[in-house]
Amino acid sequence: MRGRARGGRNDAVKQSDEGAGPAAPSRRKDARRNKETLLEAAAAVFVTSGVDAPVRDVASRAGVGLGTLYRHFPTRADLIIAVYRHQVEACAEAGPALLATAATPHSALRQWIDLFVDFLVTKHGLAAVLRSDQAGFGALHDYFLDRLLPVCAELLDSAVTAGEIRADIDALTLMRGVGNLCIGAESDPDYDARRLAGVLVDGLRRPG
Amino acid sequence: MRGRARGGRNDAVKQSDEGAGPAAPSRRKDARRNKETLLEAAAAVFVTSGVDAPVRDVASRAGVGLGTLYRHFPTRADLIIAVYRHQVEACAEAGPALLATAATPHSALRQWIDLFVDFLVTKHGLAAVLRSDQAGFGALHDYFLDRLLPVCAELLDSAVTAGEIRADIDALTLMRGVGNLCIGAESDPDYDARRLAGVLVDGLRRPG
Amino acid sequence: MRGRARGGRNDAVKQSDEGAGPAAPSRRKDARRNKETLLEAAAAVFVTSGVDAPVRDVASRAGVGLGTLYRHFPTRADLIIAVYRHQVEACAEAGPALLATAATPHSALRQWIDLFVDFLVTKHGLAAVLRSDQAGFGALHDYFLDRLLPVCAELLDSAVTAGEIRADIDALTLMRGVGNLCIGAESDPDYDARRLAGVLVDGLRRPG
Amino acid sequence: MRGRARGGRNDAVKQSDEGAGPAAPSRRKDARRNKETLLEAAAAVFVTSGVDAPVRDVASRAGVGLGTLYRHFPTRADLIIAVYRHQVEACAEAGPALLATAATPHSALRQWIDLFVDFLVTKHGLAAVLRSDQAGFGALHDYFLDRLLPVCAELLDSAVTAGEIRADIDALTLMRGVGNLCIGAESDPDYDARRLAGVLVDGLRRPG
DNA sequence: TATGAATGAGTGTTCATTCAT
DNA sequence: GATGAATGAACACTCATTCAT
Repeated sequence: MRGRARGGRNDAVKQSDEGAGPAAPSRRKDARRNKETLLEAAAAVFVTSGVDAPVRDVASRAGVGLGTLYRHFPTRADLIIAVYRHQVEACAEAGPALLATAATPHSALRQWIDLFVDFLVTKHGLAAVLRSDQAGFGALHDYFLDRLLPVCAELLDSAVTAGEIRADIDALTLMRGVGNLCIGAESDPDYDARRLAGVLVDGLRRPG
Repeated sequence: MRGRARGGRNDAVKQSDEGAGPAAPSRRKDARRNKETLLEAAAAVFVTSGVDAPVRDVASRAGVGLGTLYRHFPTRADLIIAVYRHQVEACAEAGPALLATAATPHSALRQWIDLFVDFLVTKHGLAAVLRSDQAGFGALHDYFLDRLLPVCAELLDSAVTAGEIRADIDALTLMRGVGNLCIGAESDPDYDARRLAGVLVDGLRRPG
Repeated sequence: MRGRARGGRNDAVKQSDEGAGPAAPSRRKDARRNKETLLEAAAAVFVTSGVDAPVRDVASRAGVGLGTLYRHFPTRADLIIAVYRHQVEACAEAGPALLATAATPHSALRQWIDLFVDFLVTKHGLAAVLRSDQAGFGALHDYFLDRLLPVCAELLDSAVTAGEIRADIDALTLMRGVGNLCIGAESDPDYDARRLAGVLVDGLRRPG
Repeated sequence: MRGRARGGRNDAVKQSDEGAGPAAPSRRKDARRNKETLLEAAAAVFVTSGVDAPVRDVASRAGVGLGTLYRHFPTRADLIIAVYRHQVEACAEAGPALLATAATPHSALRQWIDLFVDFLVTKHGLAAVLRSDQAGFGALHDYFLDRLLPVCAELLDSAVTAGEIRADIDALTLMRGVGNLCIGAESDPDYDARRLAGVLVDGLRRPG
């Protein structure tokens, strides 16, 4: 982590113009254009250098000024959120769907965790960001939790209710655990985060 | 500012000799004293700021010059190793002991992992250092692996041989997984790394 | 400490554009201003402490931040080049001119070497930088050679062709020799680098 | 150059126990032994890393403490002097001999300069040390001058008296010029310091 | 007398963030 | 609104020199 954050500002992040509601997209065409360019650039840079890449690299790749980047994304977390919003959204939506189609709630949970792992692992360094002590990433942390925690909780609850798994692991702990398991996975082919996550979910099963 | 650090909770770091054999402890009393002071200071700083704390902080807290620190511990990894050597050693030695006393190999593994988790969780930021891509921590990484990997492997093998657990998770993957699970645990009381590690080990059990 | 350096004797460094063509001078007035200030400060510091002076001194004297200096001149060599570009340029252009006006090629060479010596001697420590084994000065070394070597070579060739001088000294050797002769000349009034260089060029004459 | 010298102390260096007179060799056998060991170590280190090598390297190679080195050679210059005293001596003695045997004084001078160049070039970095502005090398500078300058002056004078060469270059200037010509020669096979020095001496010849 | 531990100023370099233009 | 120049704290690391042991 670079973590020289000298003043986090973890605003709410619900009001973006991208997600569900069309919450006031910028009136200026060029501004909207810039935002998209930035998102593409950030995505590219994140692939190459991870989500900890210097912000300047992103601005530079997008061909816009640093100030512009900061205007659109006051925080690195805001940028990461925006870049991965769609995929997070898809992951969130997959929860209920899996619950409806899978053989059992535990199976649904397992498949959903796979999705989650895939998402994290393919995003260089993103997993590390679920760590709570990370300064300046509050917004990102909140966003992840707000969106995915309920989904995970529902899957978990269903499995508990079905008597498939133990009840003493809450969704937050599970998600953070899986998140942690994914750290460093992208850079080491010998480390199989997905399998480990599977083992972890297996471990939730009732002993009996 | 120059006062000798009285060290908040630095137990068990008094003797600085190598693991086996009294490999040439410094002949000079003051040097030995300084090394101890540094170890205490480092332990204290690590508790406060994690193992990534600036080396200067450690030197400063120990009341010695930067050069002195570098003399005794050319690398940050060397410092960390020295600080935690005893505990790592204890953890390593506990492996065979548990194997001998526990009801089953899997039980031994479970208890050993608990030990390992406790060690990592109480050391602010140390867990993160098991990540392989961390530059400049080669010595530390190697030390951990050299010392603990065989222990873990033995426990794992025993459990596999006993038919208790699946065979497709190797010791390195397991250790890295557990290590990852511990990241950030010390700063968040709601995140129960120990329990998660337990779940993970449970997940190793044969499905049947 | 923060006051704008008023620059003791820094003439002729006002325009910072590339050699040929007005290669994109910064659009921002303050940036341009800063670059000039840095050039003046660097020139002043070079006079005082030589071209090996800490970069921090230059930034400090210019009253700008370290980052600003690094932005404009990523390498110390870049800074030196910028400071002396004009004079190097003048020296380079003088070669053909002298060849056209001097009585003989050897005379032209001699006068050109005088120019070269004057340039080096007035720049504290610059001569030492022609040494090839100097790490990190590649850019500077290349610049000098790219610009002045062909000029020297032409003068040399002309004199050889005219039968005035021996042919076994190549331009690079001569330039490095003269460069070396100039080392330390600025700080010792009793050491006459110019005269020595003259003797050297005299020594090139055909024995006959 | 390293040049962090924070307190030069250019004492006289005549009184060493090595040179001509047996000026009070140390009474203690082990001390004498240490001095020799240090000389050998220094010679070896100088070949490898040049005369600017960290003093600690020399002490370490000699297997003695730093303090011992400092006791015997309070200054780096003292060490260099001691290491090369014999060869300097030989060079000094060669002057009159050459004058007696060579065809002409100029020829003697030329041969002597060859000797001098050979000495400097084979000593990694030693040539650079003749520069006058080098802090902390006063003793070395003085020694060289005291011993070799008269020799060079005599050769020069003889040639002047014989009408062979111009009279406006004094011995000091010539020696420093040759010394400078040798800088960097050992590390670049393409740079022929010896030939250049020959050209320089040739250039001293009377124009007529 | 020998040792080598300790000192700490000095240097290059990076980057998040602000704000004048 | 957009730009990107400027800031400067932060950090690791080196080594000449001193002096307690």
